[in-house]
Amino acid sequence: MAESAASGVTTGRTTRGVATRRQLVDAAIGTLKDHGYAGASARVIADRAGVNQGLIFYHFGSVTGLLLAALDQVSALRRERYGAAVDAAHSPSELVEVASSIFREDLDAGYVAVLVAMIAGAATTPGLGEAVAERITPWTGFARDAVAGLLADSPLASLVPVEPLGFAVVALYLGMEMLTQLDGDRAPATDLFDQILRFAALFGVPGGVAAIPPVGAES
Amino acid sequence: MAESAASGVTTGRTTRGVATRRQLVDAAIGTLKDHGYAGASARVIADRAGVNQGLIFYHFGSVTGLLLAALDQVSALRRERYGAAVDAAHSPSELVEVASSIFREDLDAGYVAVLVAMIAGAATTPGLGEAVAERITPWTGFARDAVAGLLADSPLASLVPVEPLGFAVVALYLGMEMLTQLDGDRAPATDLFDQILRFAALFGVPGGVAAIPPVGAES
DNA sequence: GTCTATACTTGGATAGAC
DNA sequence: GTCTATCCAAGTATAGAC
Repeated sequence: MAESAASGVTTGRTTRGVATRRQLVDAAIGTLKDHGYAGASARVIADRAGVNQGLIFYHFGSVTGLLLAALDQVSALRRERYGAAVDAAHSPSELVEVASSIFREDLDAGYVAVLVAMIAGAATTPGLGEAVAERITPWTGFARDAVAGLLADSPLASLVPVEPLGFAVVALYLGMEMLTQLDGDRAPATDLFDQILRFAALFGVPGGVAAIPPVGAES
Repeated sequence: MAESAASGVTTGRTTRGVATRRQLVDAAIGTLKDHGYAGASARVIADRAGVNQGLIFYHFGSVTGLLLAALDQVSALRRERYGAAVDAAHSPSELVEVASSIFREDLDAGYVAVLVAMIAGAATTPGLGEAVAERITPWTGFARDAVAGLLADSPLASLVPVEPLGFAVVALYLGMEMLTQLDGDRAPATDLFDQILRFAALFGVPGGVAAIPPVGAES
């Protein structure tokens, strides 16, 4: 064994390498957020992480490899947050309110900016499109399921296919992020959420969605 | 006077320079479409145009200057097309059908891809955000007016503010373009348009929007 | 396994030729 | 006014040190 087996969680890798990888992933997220795909070069990211730029190629094979790792990190973080938030919402109105506050969070932290930058980068870098598409499919599925839960207690449920709605929700969310980031003005997005909230209130039934037993409930 | 005053439309500029500028703008549009913002370098564009890359800086000051000229060109082309199409649509259903076929056109020609690429590039290049934002404002206004025309004969007109809807339409359109371009699969977008079409049919009144006199009509 | 110094390529911009 | 040859900065990637 080598001398640095102190931390048992490093699975054959040294603690120092783990720290470096984490620093690089965090710096990549920050760089994608602040400077977009075209601004996310090995040198800029490594400077931000405070490490030698060659380490990107050692640890991730290429800049693209690191950027995909950053995207994975963001996806995991947000998946957890969105899932908990949707579970906590018990009516269409609450769901929209939760979506609105999460949208603000995403803007502040730049999470969706990372996704948008990677989609844009897919046009430039061969092979990146497929990799990013794989990572987006879960999101359209998530949105579809959230919409399905919303419609479950409505007569619309049997009339409206939810698959296109999941696609629409993700597309709208991405588009709003792009337009908002462009000039930094959140008012249009905020106003739109307000209107959607008014619309969602029409769906409100006493007790809300929570009153409806979920499909396959066990109690 | 110089010797090359043959063509009167060149306003002090030589016909050769005009041709070069046109070639560069066309090549910039094609490059943005095929390779995105990060792939739109002076050399790549100039090669595509078949001219020396230094000419970009002479004629447009910088790569960014050329890309903005390309965006202006695309905006002008599409403005004409969209305007004519919306004028020709006489019912909500027709409007959605027209939007659907225009969306396909945009995908084929890469017009919206240019816009998406420039918005993405705004995150990278200082000052570009404002310039692109200026060029997008007309589109949200256009979408807002189209939606207003759609609602003009409906009781919803006084209930739903159209400003957020214009924003939503543009955001949704951009998001759909991004997602569709990512994996080249048009089915989700097509399905969504089909659903919107079904929804729009609910708005249909005999005679359609065309039967309603526009605000401030003179006849 | 981890990291640094170095090699080589591509990109933006301009001085000066025509 | 138009264009080309050239300069230097920034980019990716790797050979070899530790």
